[in-house]
Amino acid sequence: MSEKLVLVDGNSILYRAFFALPLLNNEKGVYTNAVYGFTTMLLRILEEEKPSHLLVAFDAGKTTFRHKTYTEYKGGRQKTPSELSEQFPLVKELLGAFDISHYELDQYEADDIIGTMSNEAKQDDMDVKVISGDRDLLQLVDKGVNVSLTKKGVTNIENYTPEFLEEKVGIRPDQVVDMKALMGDSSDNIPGIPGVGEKTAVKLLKQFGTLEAIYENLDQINGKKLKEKLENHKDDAFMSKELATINRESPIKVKLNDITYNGYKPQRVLELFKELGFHSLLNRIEGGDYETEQETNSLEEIEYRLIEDVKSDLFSGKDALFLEMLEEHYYYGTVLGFAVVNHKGNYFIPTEVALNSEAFKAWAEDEKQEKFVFDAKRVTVALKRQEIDIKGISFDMLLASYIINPAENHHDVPSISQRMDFYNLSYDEEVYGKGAKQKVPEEEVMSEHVVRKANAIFQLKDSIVDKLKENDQYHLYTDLELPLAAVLGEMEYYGVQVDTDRLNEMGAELKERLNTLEQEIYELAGESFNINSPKQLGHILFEKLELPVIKKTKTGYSTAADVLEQLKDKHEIMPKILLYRQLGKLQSTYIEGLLKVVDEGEQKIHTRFNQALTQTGRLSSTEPNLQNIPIRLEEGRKIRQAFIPSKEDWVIFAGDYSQIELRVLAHIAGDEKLIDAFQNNLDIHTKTAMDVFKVDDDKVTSNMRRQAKAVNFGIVYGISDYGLSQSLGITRKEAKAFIETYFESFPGVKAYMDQIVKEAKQNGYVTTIMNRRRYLPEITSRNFNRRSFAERTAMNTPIQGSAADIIKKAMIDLAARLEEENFEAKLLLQVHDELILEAPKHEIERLQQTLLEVMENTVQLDVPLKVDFACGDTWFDAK
DNA sequence: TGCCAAGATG
DNA sequence: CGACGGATCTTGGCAC
Repeated sequence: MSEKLVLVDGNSILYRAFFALPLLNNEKGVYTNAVYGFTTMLLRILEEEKPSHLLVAFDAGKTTFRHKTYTEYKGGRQKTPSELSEQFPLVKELLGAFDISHYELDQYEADDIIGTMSNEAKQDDMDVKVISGDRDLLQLVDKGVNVSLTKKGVTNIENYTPEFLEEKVGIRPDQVVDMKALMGDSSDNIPGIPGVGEKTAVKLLKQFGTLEAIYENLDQINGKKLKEKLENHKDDAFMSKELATINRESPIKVKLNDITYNGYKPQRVLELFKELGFHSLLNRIEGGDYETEQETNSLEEIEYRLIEDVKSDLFSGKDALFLEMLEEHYYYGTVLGFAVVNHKGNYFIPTEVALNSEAFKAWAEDEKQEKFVFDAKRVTVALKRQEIDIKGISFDMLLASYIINPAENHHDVPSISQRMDFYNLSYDEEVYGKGAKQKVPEEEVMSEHVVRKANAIFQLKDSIVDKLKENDQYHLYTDLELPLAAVLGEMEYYGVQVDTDRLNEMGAELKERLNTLEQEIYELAGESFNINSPKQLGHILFEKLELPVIKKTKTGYSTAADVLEQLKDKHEIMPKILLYRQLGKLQSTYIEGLLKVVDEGEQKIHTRFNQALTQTGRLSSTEPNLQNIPIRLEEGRKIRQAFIPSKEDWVIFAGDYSQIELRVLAHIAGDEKLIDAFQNNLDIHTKTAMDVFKVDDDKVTSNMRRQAKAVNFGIVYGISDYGLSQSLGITRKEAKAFIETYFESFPGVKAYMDQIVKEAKQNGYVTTIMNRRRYLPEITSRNFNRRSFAERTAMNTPIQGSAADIIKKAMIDLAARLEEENFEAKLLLQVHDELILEAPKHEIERLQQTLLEVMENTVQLDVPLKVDFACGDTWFDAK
């Protein structure tokens, strides 16, 4: 069996990983993104290469023998960021756990160690593979020596053999150093010949072979300038060559025998992974699953009583309650049981016991008895289904966790607990399995797990509340999100009536039109194919019909609507495809999709609002998403005809905030012109156009208004100049100029944008008017993309988030008013800036008044809030 | 099962 | 120098 040596350029891979991955940190706040990237790369090598010998080489210290040649070597390089340098010890720890050797040598770089080892191995006829992100290493490529360079990220690599190098770059491995001598390398501060880039270098080397040969034949060079430059920088070129050449005879002390690789002990690796928080990598380690089960069994014991008959003295007035249900959809799911934990003890109450108990119901409905739960809305809706109207929920671990940091991806009891340094429980996945394998284990295992979750809530409640208070977010939590959960729960439980006949009717009509279109498209294409497959469609359009390729995706031709739109006049088939797409979307997502989730009995849809997901504080809606029902195109808008009142002589009611985000912007930026515009109730897009184009209002063309609208849209949604250029079909430069003119016109907005970015850099987060927070660790990133994104987020989140705060408060206020004033009207949906209700006709006038009053006055800003209102027989008609 | 491209909304 | 694409949800296709 042939032996294989893998040599890893440790520094290079770590740098790559650090800049490729977002700044992750584990629960102790230690940055781990580079180590994480390094680990995924390492696992991949072990799996794919199965090396018999393995060494990771690192650079040593600041100076190398190259500095004697050139003191400026690697000069001007930015200092390694501390977020990265603190990860080096972790990597060495990681290598220790994997039993992998690493090596560094004073005065030498990782390259030299790798070059030397690779030479030795070559003499022993071993296969060698070098892993790095540094193109210099390509000089080592040879028969039996492959060099893999990271392309994008860390695990995406490109493998160079001598043939591939020739094909890709056009040079032999031994010419790599000559090339660098000519081109130089700004990152290593190697001068090279100014003005010579890759193309010229390759051309020269193809012609002459080596740097030396080039200088021997200078007279043959065509191009006076080039020749001059070569002559003037001869010394630089030769010095550069020397610097770029890897030393293949470094005085290293390791021998091949020292770096044989015999695998690792899973136990050690698993332990370290857990410590680092690499949970997603656990299952890639042999025995990873087994180990996690082990952990389940090794939890500290917990005692609890199985309740067979609920007595009211079980409760204490301050009880943690956990309702267990595996299904995501709590409106339809099965309740597996309840756990109650209080200062008296821990209890598990089986579903039937609880639901058949008067004492349980009485306790649940008693507002004075405080309950600490996880996901108040889930509990509320699931119990409503059982005719229990739970009251007195004073703590919701889910909402609290979301408020503390919406960026956390895992807001479940075990994850939250872990972040609070509380470990005495397992993950749901460990107890129930996941995916198709998910199942309910034996009763005792399940009940103990549920008790542990209630216990975690009970134990952690106080410190979580402290944390909220510390961040001045207790009001947001207790006066906004918690009461909102009850309002949303009521809305979800109540549901929206759907006219399924209407949907079926539309579906039948669509089906026919789609069939006809399909046939026509096949006819024009000359063959039948799957129009829904971008791959097949791309083949037909761009290969068979030879239409011009406008945009590509990673996997092939782009067939997105904006691309097809540009080809509309190029071929008869295009309008048909566009229409097919449009109607197909309506059919699959809105007709079929909605019909699938209509409750058979009552013909209602019960969407679920996710209250703890978005980074800005907005809600989202699932199964189905009722926040993206079509409206822009007439054809799609008709879907709304299927949303109807649930009772006769009732109507659908809609109230929407007009320009709430821009009003919020005017308020928080304190921009006088913007405030003035809203106080005078001007058309804001026209007003923007007037200011940006410097014309009177009667001179604003519809095109100017359209462009101004796009700029306003951009401000609200935080898009970049690139984004604006895309939406307006102009160049990035023009878009940038646009934005600048906008800022000149609204200096208050400009000042706010500058100030909020500064604030974000200082604090590490931004806040909304109700003190919702969003952390922006990447605001100090050295990566342009990351930093820019964070900056736009800093500007945008207070705007969008404050608007979200406002409508949430309006919902709570409105629900209270409806109840106090004995309205029959019911809230149905929230779509970011509008509220949808249903109401009996006789309430219309009174409701209109109340709705406007509540929505417009729920907060007082420096500009008025304006609400538009409409009602009709269906959602479609409420326009 | 999981990812991608596409398209719907504010 | 230029880099750079708002969020969330659902669908169908397709590779694994």
